[in-house]
Amino acid sequence: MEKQHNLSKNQKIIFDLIDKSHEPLKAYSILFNVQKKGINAPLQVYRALDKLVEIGKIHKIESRNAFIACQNSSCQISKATAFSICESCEKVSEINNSKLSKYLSNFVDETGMKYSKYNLEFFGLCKKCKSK
Amino acid sequence: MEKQHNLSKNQKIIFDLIDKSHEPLKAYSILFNVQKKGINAPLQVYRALDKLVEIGKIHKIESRNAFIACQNSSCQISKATAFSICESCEKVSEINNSKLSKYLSNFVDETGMKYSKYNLEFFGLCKKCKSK
DNA sequence: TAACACCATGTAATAATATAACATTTGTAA
DNA sequence: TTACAAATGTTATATTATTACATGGTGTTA
Ligand SMILES: [Zn+2]
Ligand SMILES: [Zn+2]
Ligand SMILES: [Zn+2]
Ligand SMILES: [Zn+2]
Repeated sequence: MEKQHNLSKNQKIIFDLIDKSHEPLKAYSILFNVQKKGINAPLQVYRALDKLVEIGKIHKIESRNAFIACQNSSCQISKATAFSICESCEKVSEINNSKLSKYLSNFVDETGMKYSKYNLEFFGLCKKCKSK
Repeated sequence: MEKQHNLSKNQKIIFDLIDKSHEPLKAYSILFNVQKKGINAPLQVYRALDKLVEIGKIHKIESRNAFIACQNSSCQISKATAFSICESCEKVSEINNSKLSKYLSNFVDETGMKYSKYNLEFFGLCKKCKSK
């Protein structure tokens, strides 16, 4: 069973914004959007983002410096993330594929190192963009 | 056969620095280190980095905003990169595992999207750090 | 040669992303 | 209620990256 995290005021404001968005949001775009709600400083945004990432409610798309809500309701895989990124329209989706996550979670490299976490970003053209 | 790229002056200076380094280098640390060689501005560094990434001589470690030289001499996999990152000492190694790269290069997601590129970053503790 | 394309360089300014430091407040549990 | 952890508020600053514009080489070709 997933641990309940009661979000604080700022965390909730920022999570709701990201969750409603259909695209990854950048920190300063979030800041701009929540200023009407009394969040005025970058640090307030980054602190909430850090916490939300930590508890797996959102993920950071590293190659884009942007954040999206986790698409896996149970969020068991917050330390094992995979994304599909369209290089044309910049659409990003979280990949939820159990074979892939098992394969990567069990991966052991040549040195015998076993990993506790991974992040995978795939790039290509989405259906829409490919058919153009 | 791999395409030959004759590096320009700035590209060579910056590649040599990264190649000699035993850890990923950040852009402004590179800048600091090459000022004695007449490279004075961030843009000169970023332009060289962009080109070196493009031709596969170096890779960007996205989660660290840092750059390392490609460890695969032939560099056929510059669009299919995987790294091992120690969260304690920050040691980074490029993973060269043909099974892994085949598995990921052939991965097709639920929507039928086929990818042309990926970047995978594994996190954990390296041998040294684990035995501490 | 001259015109052109192409790539690289040089320089200044600025944009975008992220953190440090410090004071205060709030939630929660002993 | 006391004590502690977590969250907030605020200012300033550090770090990472790009825009804009001018200049300089090198090879191609008209
Ligand atoms: Zn997720
Ligand atoms: Zn697309
Ligand atoms: Zn490589
Ligand atoms: Zn280590």
